[in-house]
Amino acid sequence: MTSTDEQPKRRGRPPTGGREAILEAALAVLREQGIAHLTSREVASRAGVSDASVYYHFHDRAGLLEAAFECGMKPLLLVGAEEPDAREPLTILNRAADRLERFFDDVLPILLAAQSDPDLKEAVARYMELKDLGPHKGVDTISGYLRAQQRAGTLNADFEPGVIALFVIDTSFARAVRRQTHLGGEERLPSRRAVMDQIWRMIRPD
Amino acid sequence: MTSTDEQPKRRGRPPTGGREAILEAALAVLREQGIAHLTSREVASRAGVSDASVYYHFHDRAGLLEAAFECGMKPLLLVGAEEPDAREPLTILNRAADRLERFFDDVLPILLAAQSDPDLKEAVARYMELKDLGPHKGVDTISGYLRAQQRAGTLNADFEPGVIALFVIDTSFARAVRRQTHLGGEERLPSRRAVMDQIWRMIRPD
DNA sequence: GTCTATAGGTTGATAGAC
DNA sequence: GTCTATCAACCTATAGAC
Repeated sequence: MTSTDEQPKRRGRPPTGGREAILEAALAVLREQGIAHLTSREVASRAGVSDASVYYHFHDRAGLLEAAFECGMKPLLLVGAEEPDAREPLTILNRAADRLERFFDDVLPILLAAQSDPDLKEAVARYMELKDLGPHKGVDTISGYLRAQQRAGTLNADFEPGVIALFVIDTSFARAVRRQTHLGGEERLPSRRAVMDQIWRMIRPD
Repeated sequence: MTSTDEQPKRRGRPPTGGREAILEAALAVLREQGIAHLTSREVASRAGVSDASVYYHFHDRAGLLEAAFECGMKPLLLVGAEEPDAREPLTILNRAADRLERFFDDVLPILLAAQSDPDLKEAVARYMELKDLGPHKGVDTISGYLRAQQRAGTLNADFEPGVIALFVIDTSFARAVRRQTHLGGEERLPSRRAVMDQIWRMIRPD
Protein backbone atom coordinates (compact mmCIF):
# COMPACT_ATOMS: atom_id res chain seq x y z
CA MET A 1 0.00 0.00 0.00
CA THR A 2 1.31 3.43 -0.92
CA SER A 3 0.70 6.65 0.93
CA THR A 4 -2.43 7.39 -1.13
CA ASP A 5 -4.90 5.12 0.62
CA GLU A 6 -3.86 5.63 4.21
CA GLN A 7 -5.15 8.64 6.10
CA PRO A 8 -2.37 9.40 8.58
CA LYS A 9 -4.12 11.63 11.05
CA ARG A 10 -7.88 12.52 10.64
CA ARG A 11 -7.52 16.11 11.72
CA GLY A 12 -10.15 17.45 14.06
CA ARG A 13 -12.91 15.00 13.28
CA PRO A 14 -13.48 12.69 16.23
CA PRO A 15 -14.00 9.03 15.30
CA THR A 16 -17.42 8.89 16.92
CA GLY A 17 -18.95 11.78 15.00
CA GLY A 18 -21.33 12.65 17.82
CA ARG A 19 -21.51 16.27 16.83
CA GLU A 20 -22.57 15.50 13.28
CA ALA A 21 -25.13 12.97 14.48
CA ILE A 22 -26.64 15.58 16.77
CA LEU A 23 -26.83 18.16 14.01
CA GLU A 24 -28.49 15.73 11.62
CA ALA A 25 -30.93 14.66 14.31
CA ALA A 26 -31.80 18.28 15.04
CA LEU A 27 -32.53 18.95 11.38
CA ALA A 28 -34.61 15.79 11.15
CA VAL A 29 -36.70 16.80 14.17
CA LEU A 30 -37.12 20.27 12.70
CA ARG A 31 -38.44 18.87 9.44
CA GLU A 32 -40.58 16.05 10.82
CA GLN A 33 -41.93 17.37 14.11
CA GLY A 34 -41.38 21.09 14.07
CA ILE A 35 -39.37 23.28 16.37
CA ALA A 36 -41.87 22.85 19.21
CA HIS A 37 -40.57 19.29 19.65
CA LEU A 38 -36.93 20.14 19.26
CA THR A 39 -35.74 19.48 22.80
CA SER A 40 -32.31 18.42 23.92
CA ARG A 41 -33.74 15.07 24.97
CA GLU A 42 -35.51 14.37 21.68
CA VAL A 43 -32.45 15.30 19.65
CA ALA A 44 -30.12 13.31 21.87
CA SER A 45 -32.37 10.27 21.69
CA ARG A 46 -32.45 10.39 17.88
CA ALA A 47 -28.72 10.88 17.67
CA GLY A 48 -28.16 7.98 20.03
CA VAL A 49 -26.33 10.05 22.62
CA SER A 50 -27.18 11.42 26.02
CA ASP A 51 -28.61 14.89 26.24
CA ALA A 52 -25.61 16.12 28.18
CA SER A 53 -23.62 15.57 25.00
CA VAL A 54 -25.76 18.12 23.26
CA TYR A 55 -24.75 20.76 25.79
CA TYR A 56 -21.14 19.71 25.64
CA HIS A 57 -21.01 20.32 21.88
CA PHE A 58 -23.29 23.33 21.56
CA HIS A 59 -23.28 24.88 25.02
CA ASP A 60 -27.02 25.61 25.03
CA ARG A 61 -30.18 25.25 23.02
CA ALA A 62 -29.61 28.50 21.15
CA GLY A 63 -26.18 27.28 20.13
CA LEU A 64 -27.61 24.03 18.82
CA LEU A 65 -30.27 25.86 16.86
CA GLU A 66 -27.81 28.31 15.36
CA ALA A 67 -25.52 25.47 14.31
CA ALA A 68 -28.45 23.55 12.86
CA PHE A 69 -29.61 26.60 10.93
CA GLU A 70 -26.18 27.23 9.55
CA CYS A 71 -25.89 23.57 8.55
CA GLY A 72 -29.38 23.44 7.07
CA MET A 73 -28.87 26.57 5.03
CA LYS A 74 -25.67 25.39 3.44
CA PRO A 75 -27.52 24.72 0.17
CA LEU A 76 -27.90 28.50 -0.06
CA LEU A 77 -24.22 28.93 -0.75
CA LEU A 78 -24.46 26.81 -3.88
CA VAL A 79 -27.25 28.74 -5.55
CA GLY A 80 -25.13 30.57 -8.09
CA ALA A 81 -23.03 27.56 -9.04
CA GLU A 82 -24.96 26.36 -12.07
CA GLU A 83 -23.73 25.79 -15.58
CA PRO A 84 -25.94 27.86 -17.89
CA ASP A 85 -25.86 25.02 -20.40
CA ALA A 86 -26.29 25.55 -24.11
CA ARG A 87 -29.91 24.49 -24.45
CA GLU A 88 -33.04 26.46 -25.13
CA PRO A 89 -33.94 29.24 -22.69
CA LEU A 90 -37.25 27.65 -21.69
CA THR A 91 -35.47 24.46 -20.68
CA ILE A 92 -33.00 26.47 -18.67
CA LEU A 93 -35.77 28.29 -16.83
CA ASN A 94 -37.62 25.06 -16.16
CA ARG A 95 -34.51 23.51 -14.71
CA ALA A 96 -33.94 26.59 -12.59
CA ALA A 97 -37.49 26.40 -11.24
CA ASP A 98 -36.99 22.72 -10.46
CA ARG A 99 -33.82 23.40 -8.51
CA LEU A 100 -35.41 26.33 -6.72
CA GLU A 101 -38.34 24.28 -5.51
CA ARG A 102 -36.12 21.50 -4.22
CA PHE A 103 -33.87 24.08 -2.62
CA PHE A 104 -36.82 25.71 -0.86
CA ASP A 105 -37.96 22.31 0.36
CA ASP A 106 -34.63 21.99 2.15
CA VAL A 107 -34.44 25.46 3.58
CA LEU A 108 -38.05 26.37 4.34
CA PRO A 109 -38.42 24.22 7.46
CA ILE A 110 -35.44 26.04 8.90
CA LEU A 111 -36.55 29.48 7.89
CA LEU A 112 -40.11 28.96 9.10
CA ALA A 113 -38.99 27.41 12.39
CA ALA A 114 -36.94 30.51 13.13
CA GLN A 115 -40.13 32.56 13.08
CA SER A 116 -41.23 31.02 16.36
CA ASP A 117 -38.87 33.23 18.36
CA PRO A 118 -37.59 36.79 17.84
CA ASP A 119 -34.03 35.86 18.79
CA LEU A 120 -33.87 33.02 16.28
CA LYS A 121 -35.46 35.24 13.68
CA GLU A 122 -32.77 37.83 14.16
CA ALA A 123 -30.00 35.23 14.24
CA VAL A 124 -31.04 33.86 10.87
CA ALA A 125 -31.44 37.34 9.42
CA ARG A 126 -27.98 38.32 10.63
CA TYR A 127 -26.43 35.15 9.24
CA MET A 128 -27.91 35.81 5.84
CA GLU A 129 -26.81 39.41 5.86
CA LEU A 130 -23.32 38.43 6.96
CA LYS A 131 -22.89 35.91 4.16
CA ASP A 132 -24.64 38.26 1.74
CA LEU A 133 -27.30 35.65 1.02
CA GLY A 134 -30.87 36.21 0.02
CA PRO A 135 -33.32 36.21 -2.87
CA HIS A 136 -31.27 38.75 -4.81
CA LYS A 137 -28.64 36.07 -5.42
CA GLY A 138 -31.09 33.98 -7.37
CA VAL A 139 -32.50 36.99 -9.16
CA ASP A 140 -29.00 38.11 -10.17
CA THR A 141 -28.11 34.67 -11.52
CA ILE A 142 -31.24 34.23 -13.59
CA SER A 143 -31.55 37.80 -14.76
CA GLY A 144 -27.85 37.77 -15.73
CA TYR A 145 -28.51 34.80 -17.96
CA LEU A 146 -31.58 36.44 -19.48
CA ARG A 147 -29.77 39.69 -20.12
CA ALA A 148 -26.96 37.87 -21.89
CA GLN A 149 -29.47 36.15 -24.15
CA GLN A 150 -31.09 39.50 -24.85
CA ARG A 151 -27.76 40.96 -25.91
CA ALA A 152 -27.09 37.93 -28.08
CA GLY A 153 -30.44 38.45 -29.75
CA THR A 154 -31.67 35.02 -28.69
CA LEU A 155 -34.46 36.60 -26.66
CA ASN A 156 -36.75 39.57 -27.07
CA ALA A 157 -35.25 42.91 -26.05
CA ASP A 158 -38.49 44.24 -24.63
CA PHE A 159 -38.69 42.69 -21.16
CA GLU A 160 -37.10 43.42 -17.82
CA PRO A 161 -34.79 40.49 -16.91
CA GLY A 162 -34.95 41.12 -13.16
CA VAL A 163 -38.72 41.00 -13.11
CA ILE A 164 -38.91 37.79 -15.12
CA ALA A 165 -36.35 36.27 -12.77
CA LEU A 166 -38.49 37.37 -9.83
CA PHE A 167 -41.52 35.70 -11.39
CA VAL A 168 -39.64 32.40 -11.62
CA ILE A 169 -38.33 32.64 -8.08
CA ASP A 170 -41.45 33.93 -6.34
CA THR A 171 -43.78 31.43 -8.00
CA SER A 172 -41.39 28.59 -7.11
CA PHE A 173 -41.17 29.92 -3.57
CA ALA A 174 -44.91 30.23 -3.17
CA ARG A 175 -45.42 26.75 -4.60
CA ALA A 176 -42.94 25.29 -2.13
CA VAL A 177 -44.62 27.10 0.76
CA ARG A 178 -48.05 25.82 -0.27
CA ARG A 179 -46.71 22.29 -0.41
CA GLN A 180 -44.87 22.49 2.91
CA THR A 181 -47.73 24.08 4.82
CA HIS A 182 -50.11 21.45 3.44
CA LEU A 183 -52.32 24.25 2.21
CA GLY A 184 -53.19 22.28 -0.89
CA GLY A 185 -55.45 23.64 -3.60
CA GLU A 186 -52.56 23.38 -6.03
CA GLU A 187 -54.81 21.68 -8.56
CA ARG A 188 -57.00 24.76 -8.65
CA LEU A 189 -54.08 27.01 -9.48
CA PRO A 190 -52.29 27.48 -12.81
CA SER A 191 -49.77 24.72 -13.40
CA ARG A 192 -46.08 25.46 -13.55
CA ARG A 193 -46.26 24.60 -17.20
CA ALA A 194 -48.87 27.33 -17.72
CA VAL A 195 -46.68 29.77 -15.83
CA MET A 196 -43.71 28.94 -17.99
CA ASP A 197 -45.77 29.26 -21.16
CA GLN A 198 -46.77 32.77 -20.18
CA ILE A 199 -43.18 33.65 -19.38
CA TRP A 200 -42.09 32.31 -22.72
CA ARG A 201 -44.61 34.56 -24.45
CA MET A 202 -42.97 37.54 -22.76
CA ILE A 203 -39.38 36.71 -23.56
CA ARG A 204 -39.43 34.83 -26.88
CA PRO A 205 -37.84 36.55 -29.83
CA ASP A 206 -40.30 38.26 -32.21
CA MET B 1 -86.12 57.05 26.67
CA THR B 2 -87.73 54.87 24.01
CA SER B 3 -86.96 51.24 23.29
CA THR B 4 -84.31 52.16 20.68
CA ASP B 5 -81.46 53.14 22.99
CA GLU B 6 -81.85 50.53 25.65
CA GLN B 7 -80.39 47.08 25.06
CA PRO B 8 -82.72 44.82 26.98
CA LYS B 9 -80.66 41.70 27.33
CA ARG B 10 -77.10 41.45 25.79
CA ARG B 11 -77.38 37.88 24.66
CA GLY B 12 -74.38 35.68 25.24
CA ARG B 13 -71.67 38.32 25.50
CA PRO B 14 -70.51 38.61 29.10
CA PRO B 15 -69.99 42.17 30.36
CA THR B 16 -66.32 41.61 31.17
CA GLY B 17 -65.19 40.39 27.77
CA GLY B 18 -62.44 38.24 29.19
CA ARG B 19 -62.58 35.80 26.34
CA GLU B 20 -62.04 38.46 23.70
CA ALA B 21 -59.22 40.02 25.71
CA ILE B 22 -57.50 36.65 25.91
CA LEU B 23 -57.86 36.04 22.17
CA GLU B 24 -56.48 39.47 21.32
CA ALA B 25 -53.62 38.97 23.74
CA ALA B 26 -52.81 35.60 22.18
CA LEU B 27 -52.67 37.11 18.71
CA ALA B 28 -50.51 39.95 19.97
CA VAL B 29 -48.04 37.52 21.54
CA LEU B 30 -48.00 35.48 18.36
CA ARG B 31 -47.11 38.53 16.29
CA GLU B 32 -44.67 40.17 18.66
CA GLN B 33 -42.92 37.32 20.42
CA GLY B 34 -43.66 34.24 18.38
CA ILE B 35 -45.41 31.04 19.34
CA ALA B 36 -42.48 29.92 21.50
CA HIS B 37 -43.49 32.55 24.05
CA LEU B 38 -47.19 31.93 23.83
CA THR B 39 -47.84 30.48 27.27
CA SER B 40 -50.96 30.63 29.35
CA ARG B 41 -49.17 32.93 31.80
CA GLU B 42 -47.96 35.38 29.18
CA VAL B 43 -51.34 35.56 27.51
CA ALA B 44 -53.20 35.88 30.79
CA SER B 45 -50.86 38.60 31.97
CA ARG B 46 -51.37 40.60 28.78
CA ALA B 47 -55.11 40.16 28.91
CA GLY B 48 -55.16 41.25 32.54
CA VAL B 49 -56.67 38.00 33.78
CA SER B 50 -55.35 35.04 35.70
CA ASP B 51 -54.07 32.10 33.72
CA ALA B 52 -56.79 29.86 35.09
CA SER B 53 -59.22 31.99 33.10
CA VAL B 54 -57.51 30.92 29.93
CA TYR B 55 -58.25 27.30 30.68
CA TYR B 56 -61.80 28.10 31.70
CA HIS B 57 -62.52 29.65 28.30
CA PHE B 58 -60.47 27.44 26.01
CA HIS B 59 -60.03 24.21 27.97
CA ASP B 60 -56.38 23.75 27.01
CA ARG B 61 -53.53 25.30 25.09
CA ALA B 62 -54.53 23.64 21.84
CA GLY B 63 -58.03 25.05 22.20
CA LEU B 64 -56.65 28.54 22.70
CA LEU B 65 -54.41 28.22 19.68
CA GLU B 66 -57.18 26.93 17.46
CA ALA B 67 -59.46 29.75 18.52
CA ALA B 68 -56.70 32.29 17.98
CA PHE B 69 -55.96 30.90 14.52
CA GLU B 70 -59.61 30.98 13.55
CA CYS B 71 -59.88 34.55 14.83
CA GLY B 72 -56.65 35.65 13.17
CA MET B 73 -57.58 34.20 9.82
CA LYS B 74 -60.95 35.93 9.68
CA PRO B 75 -59.54 38.41 7.12
CA LEU B 76 -59.37 35.43 4.73
CA LEU B 77 -63.15 35.33 4.48
CA LEU B 78 -63.25 38.86 3.10
CA VAL B 79 -60.83 38.31 0.23
CA GLY B 80 -63.39 38.17 -2.55
CA ALA B 81 -65.45 41.11 -1.33
CA GLU B 82 -63.88 43.90 -3.37
CA GLU B 83 -65.60 46.32 -5.73
CA PRO B 84 -63.85 46.04 -9.11
CA ASP B 85 -64.17 49.78 -9.53
CA ALA B 86 -64.31 51.45 -12.94
CA ARG B 87 -60.73 52.69 -13.16
CA GLU B 88 -57.81 51.61 -15.30
CA PRO B 89 -56.70 47.98 -15.00
CA LEU B 90 -53.22 48.87 -13.77
CA THR B 91 -54.68 50.85 -10.88
CA ILE B 92 -56.93 47.94 -10.04
CA LEU B 93 -54.01 45.52 -9.97
CA ASN B 94 -51.93 47.88 -7.87
CA ARG B 95 -54.74 48.19 -5.36
CA ALA B 96 -55.14 44.44 -5.30
CA ALA B 97 -51.43 43.99 -4.62
CA ASP B 98 -51.63 46.56 -1.81
CA ARG B 99 -54.52 44.75 -0.18
CA LEU B 100 -52.84 41.40 -0.62
CA GLU B 101 -49.67 42.53 1.12
CA ARG B 102 -51.55 43.97 4.06
CA PHE B 103 -53.66 40.86 4.23
CA PHE B 104 -50.57 38.65 4.30
CA ASP B 105 -49.10 40.80 7.05
CA ASP B 106 -52.13 39.92 9.16
CA VAL B 107 -52.26 36.23 8.39
CA LEU B 108 -48.63 35.22 7.97
CA PRO B 109 -47.71 35.26 11.68
CA ILE B 110 -50.52 32.81 12.26
CA LEU B 111 -49.72 30.59 9.33
CA LEU B 112 -46.01 30.49 10.09
CA ALA B 113 -46.57 29.87 13.78
CA ALA B 114 -48.64 26.81 12.94
CA GLN B 115 -45.59 25.29 11.27
CA SER B 116 -43.95 24.78 14.64
CA ASP B 117 -46.07 21.71 15.37
CA PRO B 118 -47.58 19.02 13.13
CA ASP B 119 -50.92 19.09 14.96
CA LEU B 120 -51.32 22.83 14.54
CA LYS B 121 -50.23 22.54 10.93
CA GLU B 122 -52.94 20.01 10.26
CA ALA B 123 -55.55 21.98 12.21
CA VAL B 124 -54.94 25.07 10.08
CA ALA B 125 -54.91 23.03 6.88
CA ARG B 126 -58.21 21.38 7.81
CA TYR B 127 -59.81 24.72 8.70
CA MET B 128 -58.87 26.16 5.34
CA GLU B 129 -60.11 23.13 3.47
CA LEU B 130 -63.35 23.15 5.43
CA LYS B 131 -64.08 26.78 4.64
CA ASP B 132 -62.78 26.30 1.10
CA LEU B 133 -60.16 28.98 1.58
CA GLY B 134 -56.78 29.26 -0.07
CA PRO B 135 -54.79 30.99 -2.76
CA HIS B 136 -57.21 29.92 -5.50
CA LYS B 137 -59.77 32.34 -4.07
CA GLY B 138 -57.53 35.27 -4.83
CA VAL B 139 -56.54 33.87 -8.20
CA ASP B 140 -60.19 33.37 -9.14
CA THR B 141 -61.11 36.92 -8.16
CA ILE B 142 -58.28 38.60 -10.04
CA SER B 143 -58.33 36.33 -13.07
CA GLY B 144 -62.10 36.75 -13.29
CA TYR B 145 -61.65 40.49 -13.53
CA LEU B 146 -58.90 40.14 -16.13
CA ARG B 147 -60.94 37.74 -18.23
CA ALA B 148 -63.89 40.13 -18.24
CA GLN B 149 -61.64 42.93 -19.47
CA GLN B 150 -60.30 40.63 -22.15
CA ARG B 151 -63.81 39.89 -23.37
CA ALA B 152 -64.65 43.58 -23.32
CA GLY B 153 -61.60 44.26 -25.46
CA THR B 154 -60.07 46.54 -22.83
CA LEU B 155 -57.10 44.21 -22.47
CA ASN B 156 -55.03 42.08 -24.81
CA ALA B 157 -56.51 38.71 -25.65
CA ASP B 158 -53.16 36.95 -25.73
CA PHE B 159 -52.40 36.26 -22.07
CA GLU B 160 -53.53 33.68 -19.53
CA PRO B 161 -55.54 35.49 -16.81
CA GLY B 162 -54.89 32.87 -14.16
CA VAL B 163 -51.14 33.10 -14.60
CA ILE B 164 -51.11 36.89 -14.42
CA ALA B 165 -53.23 36.69 -11.27
CA LEU B 166 -50.75 34.21 -9.83
CA PHE B 167 -47.89 36.61 -10.58
CA VAL B 168 -49.63 39.37 -8.64
CA ILE B 169 -50.44 37.10 -5.72
CA ASP B 170 -47.15 35.21 -5.48
CA THR B 171 -44.97 38.31 -5.75
CA SER B 172 -47.08 40.02 -3.08
CA PHE B 173 -46.85 36.94 -0.93
CA ALA B 174 -43.11 36.61 -1.31
CA ARG B 175 -42.65 40.30 -0.58
CA ALA B 176 -44.69 40.00 2.60
CA VAL B 177 -42.68 36.95 3.68
CA ARG B 178 -39.39 38.75 3.07
CA ARG B 179 -40.59 41.69 5.15
CA GLN B 180 -41.92 39.54 7.99
CA THR B 181 -38.90 37.29 8.22
CA HIS B 182 -36.63 40.34 8.25
CA LEU B 183 -34.75 38.84 5.34
CA GLY B 184 -34.22 42.25 3.83
CA GLY B 185 -32.45 42.76 0.52
CA GLU B 186 -35.65 44.22 -0.89
CA GLU B 187 -33.71 47.16 -2.30
CA ARG B 188 -31.70 44.75 -4.44
CA LEU B 189 -34.82 43.25 -5.95
CA PRO B 190 -37.08 44.66 -8.65
CA SER B 191 -39.54 47.14 -7.19
CA ARG B 192 -43.23 46.45 -7.21
CA ARG B 193 -43.55 49.26 -9.71
CA ALA B 194 -41.15 47.43 -12.06
CA VAL B 195 -43.16 44.24 -11.59
CA MET B 196 -46.38 46.02 -12.44
CA ASP B 197 -44.79 47.64 -15.49
CA GLN B 198 -43.83 44.23 -16.83
CA ILE B 199 -47.30 42.91 -16.15
CA TRP B 200 -48.79 45.85 -17.95
CA ARG B 201 -46.66 45.09 -20.99
CA MET B 202 -48.15 41.61 -21.06
CA ILE B 203 -51.79 42.58 -20.72
CA ARG B 204 -52.12 45.99 -22.36
CA PRO B 205 -54.21 46.19 -25.52
CA ASP B 206 -52.19 46.24 -28.74
C1' DG C 1 -66.49 34.00 35.53
C1' DT C 2 -62.63 34.99 37.92
C1' DC C 3 -59.44 34.30 41.36
C1' DT C 4 -55.42 31.84 44.44
C1' DA C 5 -52.89 27.87 45.23
C1' DT C 6 -50.83 23.97 43.84
C1' DA C 7 -50.04 19.37 41.79
C1' DG C 8 -47.52 17.05 38.20
C1' DG C 9 -44.80 16.94 34.24
C1' DT C 10 -41.22 18.60 31.01
C1' DT C 11 -37.23 21.14 29.89
C1' DG C 12 -32.68 23.56 29.99
C1' DA C 13 -28.56 23.22 32.06
C1' DT C 14 -24.77 21.63 35.42
C1' DA C 15 -21.71 18.44 38.33
C1' DG C 16 -18.80 14.89 38.49
C1' DA C 17 -17.40 10.00 37.39
C1' DC C 18 -15.41 7.30 33.63
C1' DG D 1 -16.08 13.08 24.78
C1' DT D 2 -19.61 10.67 26.79
C1' DC D 3 -22.21 9.16 30.43
C1' DT D 4 -25.63 9.17 34.86
C1' DA D 5 -27.80 11.82 38.15
C1' DT D 6 -29.75 15.84 39.47
C1' DC D 7 -31.74 20.72 40.09
C1' DA D 8 -34.14 24.80 39.32
C1' DA D 9 -37.30 26.94 36.33
C1' DC D 10 -41.14 26.87 33.78
C1' DC D 11 -45.43 25.21 31.93
C1' DT D 12 -50.06 22.93 31.60
C1' DA D 13 -53.90 21.93 33.94
C1' DT D 14 -56.97 21.24 38.03
C1' DA D 15 -59.31 22.16 42.67
C1' DG D 16 -61.90 24.87 45.23
C1' DA D 17 -63.14 29.52 47.26
C1' DC D 18 -65.56 33.83 46.09
